[in-house]
Parts: sequence; C-alpha cells; structure tokens
Amino acid sequence: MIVLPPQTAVLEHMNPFEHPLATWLHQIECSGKLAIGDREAVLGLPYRLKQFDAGSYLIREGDLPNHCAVLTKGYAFRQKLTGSGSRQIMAVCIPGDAVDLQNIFLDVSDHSVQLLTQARVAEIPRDSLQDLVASRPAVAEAVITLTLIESSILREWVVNVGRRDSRARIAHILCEFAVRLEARGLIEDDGFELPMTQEQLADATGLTSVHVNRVLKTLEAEGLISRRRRHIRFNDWRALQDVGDFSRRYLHIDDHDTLAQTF
Amino acid sequence: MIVLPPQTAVLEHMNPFEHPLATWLHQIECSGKLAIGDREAVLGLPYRLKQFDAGSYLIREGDLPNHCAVLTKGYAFRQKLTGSGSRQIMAVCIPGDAVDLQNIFLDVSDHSVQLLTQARVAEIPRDSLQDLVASRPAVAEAVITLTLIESSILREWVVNVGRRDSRARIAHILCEFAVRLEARGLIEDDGFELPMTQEQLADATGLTSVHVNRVLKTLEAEGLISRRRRHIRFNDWRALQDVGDFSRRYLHIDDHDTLAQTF
DNA sequence: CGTTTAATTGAAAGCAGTCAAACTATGTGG
DNA sequence: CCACATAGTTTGACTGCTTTCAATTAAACG
Repeated sequence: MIVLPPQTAVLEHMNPFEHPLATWLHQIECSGKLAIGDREAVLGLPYRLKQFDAGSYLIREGDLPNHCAVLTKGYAFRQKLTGSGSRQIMAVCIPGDAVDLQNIFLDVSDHSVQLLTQARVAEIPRDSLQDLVASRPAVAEAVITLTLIESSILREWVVNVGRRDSRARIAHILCEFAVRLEARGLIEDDGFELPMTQEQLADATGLTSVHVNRVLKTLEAEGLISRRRRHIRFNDWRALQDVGDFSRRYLHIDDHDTLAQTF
Repeated sequence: MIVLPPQTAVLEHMNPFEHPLATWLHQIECSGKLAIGDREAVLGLPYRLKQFDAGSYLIREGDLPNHCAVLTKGYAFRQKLTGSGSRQIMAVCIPGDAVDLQNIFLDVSDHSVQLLTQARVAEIPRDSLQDLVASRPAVAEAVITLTLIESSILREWVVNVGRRDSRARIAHILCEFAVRLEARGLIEDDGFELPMTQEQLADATGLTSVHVNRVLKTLEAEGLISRRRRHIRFNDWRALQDVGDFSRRYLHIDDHDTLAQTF
C-alpha cells in the first residue's frame, strides 16, 4: 500500500497523467464550466493513494465510509446480493470514475463496490469533498451532472436487463464499454480488453455464465465480433449496435462517434 | 390549465398543503440542514401550475426541456422504449417528487416521463433552479442527496429485474410502493391504491401483463395480499417482504418501519 | 507439472412468454 | 335505462428462451 502526503500544490500546466485526480477532473470539466480556482481546488484535495488486488472490496453494503475513492487505474463494479445468494452487477467503473460519490452525502452504503482488476485508487476524505462542494458552486454543479449521467446509465441498465433478449443484452453492454472506454482514450486500435469474466458479464446482464458463453460464441460465429481470450474486437460496429439496440445518447458524451472510424 | 403568477412571498407558518412545492421542500429539508433563507428561496421559486390528463407526457426522450416539473398531485413514471417496441418503466414518481431534476443540468432528455393518473404539476424554469443551486450550497447539497437516493432506488430496480423471479419482483415492487407512499403519508389504514394497470406493472418488472396477473392471484391465494380492483391490502407485511427480498435500506428513509404497526 | 479458475459443450427441465378468447367494469350515447 | 364500446383483467393451452446440471477442455499459476 502506497501512501502519499496530501497534495496541495497548484499544478498549472501539468501532464494529465501525473496527477491521480487528473482524469476525474477532466470529467468534471466536461460537465460544466468551472470558475477561477475550482480546478486548483479539485487538484488540491487531500488524498491517499492506495493499491488493491482484484476482488478487493472498496465498500460493502452497510458500511459507513468516511472517504470517497477515485479510480486512478483498474476497474471496479457495483453489486448487490439477493437473499437467495445471486448477484447483480449494476455498474462498471472505469479509470477516472469516482467510485462512491454517493457516500459524500448518504451515510450508509446501499451497495458494494468490488475490484475487477488490480487497481489504484485515491481516497479523498468525505469532509473535504463536502467542503469543496459547499464552497464552489460550479464544482457542485459538475458533481450533480456526473451523478445525473450515472443515473442515466443506470436507467439504460434497467432497460437492458428488463426488456432485451440475451443477444441484445450482451451486444449492448459491449457497445457501452467500447464507447465509455473510447471517451477516456482506453481503446486500442484493434478493440479492447474486457476486464471481466463471463460469469461477471452474466451478473451484469441478468443471465447465467453458461448462456453468456453461448451468446458470445454466436456473436463471434456471426462475424460481429472476434475474441482472443478477453480481448474483444468489433468486426461490424454498426451491426453490433443494431443487435444491441444501442444508442449513445444516454451516455451524455459530447464527442461524435469516433468509433465509427476505428471499426 | 391553471396558471398562477410566480410565487415570491415568504410563507413562514404556512400549511404544508397550501404551497405546491411544500412536499418537495419537505424532502429537501429531510436530506440536509438548510441555511437561513433557503426555505424561503425554494418556496419563492417561480412556477406555473398545470393540470394534465392520465397518459400525458411531461417529457419525451430527446426533448430539450427548459423547465423542471414537480408533481403536486398524481403519479407518473419514467420509461424508455426499446427498438423492438417494448417498454421498460424504471421509476415511479409520487406526489412531491421532482420529475425531471436531471433536466437542470443535462440538455437532452434520455427518457420519457408519462402520467399514470390525472395530475397537477408545478413547472419551474430551468434557469431559476440553476440559480438556486448555484447560490445556495445547502440546497445544492440536498438536491445532490435526492439525486443519489433516486440512484439507489434505480440500483435496486436493476437487481429486481435482473435477479429475482416473478413472484419476488412483484412482491418487492409492492413493498417499495407501500414504504414510499407511507413516508409521504399516502397510505390509508387498509392498504393503498396501486396507481397502475397490470400491464404497467409488467413493464416496471420486466414481465408480461399475463404473468403479472397470475402472480398477483397467487400472492392473493396465499393470503399475502387482498385486492379489490387496484386497491392492495397487505395481510402479512412481514411475509411479503420476505417473498420480495425487500429491505428498506436502499430507500434511505430515516423513519422506522411504521408499516409494521399498520399491517 | 499439478492445481485452480475460467471457458466450453450437451442434454434436459422449467419459468415465463405468446396467442387467443372470455369476462368484468366503466363510460357513452341514443 | 339499455345497447354498445372501450379498457383492463382473467384464464387456458402451447411454445420457447434460459436455466440447470454435469462433464470436458483450456488457460493461468505457483
């Protein structure tokens, strides 16, 4: 576990890859026009850098956390267990996401967050974030906006799980990943690394791992995707979106569909 | 359509049922300690009162609304249509709910909101709400909190639709309604009026109306509930919660389970 | 290498969907 | 007040998409 001293210096022309909160800040900046000093205030938040192994819990349902974690490297997912022991994954967090913004203002966590991969997070004290939001309206606005976008993604997950057949569900979630990763510059030329097992994919889509496997093989046999282990390549981006009933509107990302050029 | 002039007077000891935004304000007050003048600022928001028939759309997916609606009377639901034409309902709004807070900061609506019943709403200009949030940190905090609670409910819907069988899904949604309505004082002694058809219940649970009907009859035959038209009465509140795998934690309502005394 | 975890495949069973029709309540107009 | 229209509920028979169960193969790891 690496612990760094609180970072308070103003970094004016810094490399985005230097500051752990840089990607998160970028999200905030995309969600609203910040005022003078806001940027520095965000980067000046105190934090502790920590590294965790895959499978670690960042929060558990019922916890009363006193900090918020921002993913700087690696992937995580939100999950809940039902009484009968099955699991539902309701969100995947990618690098740059604030993992538990909800804990700024809600006391008891209503779900768990678990790491998909080995990951690095910046833990920010709850108080500091509360103060930041209280003292800087533009940041508050951006935080609300980010929260609203997350809600929009959640609504689409309800649709995916509630009203699409297995083929469309898998296609849809693959499209969502691709677009979200692309917006963070995490897509390689030839596709992307799906950071989850077929069982986790099943828990995210409300299916069984056996069926996920069959669907993936079908999509591959139809020439829509290629797979090499967990690496997914889109052979027909347009067709996959059609199968998945996918439209990027709900992601509220301003960019154009640059994936159309990639694939 | 009734249009009232903007309300700006300070109402200190008013009857909660007099001001259209009173119930919403109550929610805000429950979500965080307001500062001096915040209360009056909320009640002083300009608004237009409108009345709509059941089935009317308050927002449609793709719209760019310039106001936010607060439900003062009646029920509404959020929905999306899939490419194949089926519908998924992902939230039910009850009196006192802000129907489209997301439109304060997101430009294009990612889903539609349709009325379940005849309803009355107070439409607040987008700008006024943006100003309110920008100038009053405690209100901003409360708005974030309300948004976070809505997200929590959405997460539970994903679980409901993704990982519970039909019996549990219906039981769960009935429990959720009861608790939410009870928190607004909308539960009668002998149960509550379900404001939706079995087809809408089906679209909310990812089932078909035929199957919803069978499940309701089963729950009734087992003595868990009684029905008279759409009036639902809980005969065994404890058992229904067990069947529905229901826990009120995700609703983030502070009160104790007063329904346990009622039923 | 042996061990463990994940992916793959086949056969059978089941929960919920589909289709179609009857029934009920409510409202409307003659 | 009754005939009729409409919307919603109820029921039955049949189909099918996914699950379940079980076993095999492949990859990752110490």
